[in-house]
Amino acid sequence: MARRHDPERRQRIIDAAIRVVGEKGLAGLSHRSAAAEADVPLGSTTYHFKSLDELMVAALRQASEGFAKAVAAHGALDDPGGDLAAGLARVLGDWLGGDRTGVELEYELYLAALRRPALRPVAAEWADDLAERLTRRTDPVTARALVALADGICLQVLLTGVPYDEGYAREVLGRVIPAGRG
Amino acid sequence: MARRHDPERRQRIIDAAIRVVGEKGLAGLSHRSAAAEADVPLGSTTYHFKSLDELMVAALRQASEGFAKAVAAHGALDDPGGDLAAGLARVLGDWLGGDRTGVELEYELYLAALRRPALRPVAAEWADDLAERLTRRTDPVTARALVALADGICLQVLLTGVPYDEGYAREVLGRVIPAGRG
DNA sequence: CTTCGTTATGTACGCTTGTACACATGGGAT
DNA sequence: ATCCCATGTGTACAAGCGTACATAACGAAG
Repeated sequence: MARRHDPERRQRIIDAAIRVVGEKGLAGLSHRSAAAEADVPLGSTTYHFKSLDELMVAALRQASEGFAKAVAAHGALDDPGGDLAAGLARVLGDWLGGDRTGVELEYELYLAALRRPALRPVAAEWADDLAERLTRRTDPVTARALVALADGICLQVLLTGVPYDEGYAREVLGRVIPAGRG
Repeated sequence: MARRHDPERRQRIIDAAIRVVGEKGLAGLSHRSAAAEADVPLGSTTYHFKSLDELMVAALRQASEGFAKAVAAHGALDDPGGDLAAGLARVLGDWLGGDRTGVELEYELYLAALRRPALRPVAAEWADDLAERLTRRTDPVTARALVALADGICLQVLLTGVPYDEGYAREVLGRVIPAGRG
């Protein structure tokens, strides 16, 4: 069952696809562009991913896991005694403050689920993961609202170009959390 | 300066473009598809809109104005004595409860601004219009937060397929509004 | 009536795309 | 050693794309 020639071929194609989306946008992703970026022949991408949707699902899943790991590694949400709103605002700040192409990439894949049902379960997973993580610190309804508000804040920053304001985020996120539950 | 033959040609192309996006998604919009839908020759769309971005801007602006008018006509946000959170939750419910393709269309155009700078001012206008309308009933910070949260809630509904819960929306929207300001 | 510029139209070019398919290759099973 | 099949490769095709451009129609201005 061992792979013959290039055991990491599939993974390299996914990595290349993510780079392509980051550089040229989702519209720039094709079997050919991914193949070129991964330095493999066209037939290789069509063999491993029969449709573009398949490739997008793999890319979104990987990006999603990357974000989840980043959140987990951050630790700002783990301190049971800390300010939950402040922690979440900090996480968003670090995420939005870093390399913007990464954020755009992940949001673009995330939002692509609007029109591509195949991506929807992965997008839902992403939101659920964050909500579940927040549920350790507050109730499920509040957790879901925090995810929604965080999504909306990120969207405003990305769509309007207004710089991220961590103080504002902390303030309004805090309002969503019932007294004594954050 | 009067138009010669078909004075509403340009407008018909915009309407057709909106229908195309509604049916086939933004990726399905092209000079040709819009021309076919509007029943005009290809050259006509390229004449009135030199680039696809121009056509998208016109379509997004029109969709945005349509939404703004719907909100204005709804009236649930106008009653100075009413519950602001409940009114906003009701508006979202009516919007999401109606023809889903219209909602998807407007969100798709809205989110396309993520990668198309040309659309960004229009997207920002849209959000600002709603925020301004809310500012008549509360302070600007709260208004912006309400828009963000509403965006996030709509996103969750559209991306995960979870049905819209007006009671939940009203509850969490209410939390964002400081006591005595809604 | 003639002239002129805007509007409208049809066609053609070069490019990219998804897809299909025939062929090579090489390791694991027999 | 031989066969088999998952894996890898190259090429070709039809369709759709943006764009350019030559030409036609037509109202207004002179």
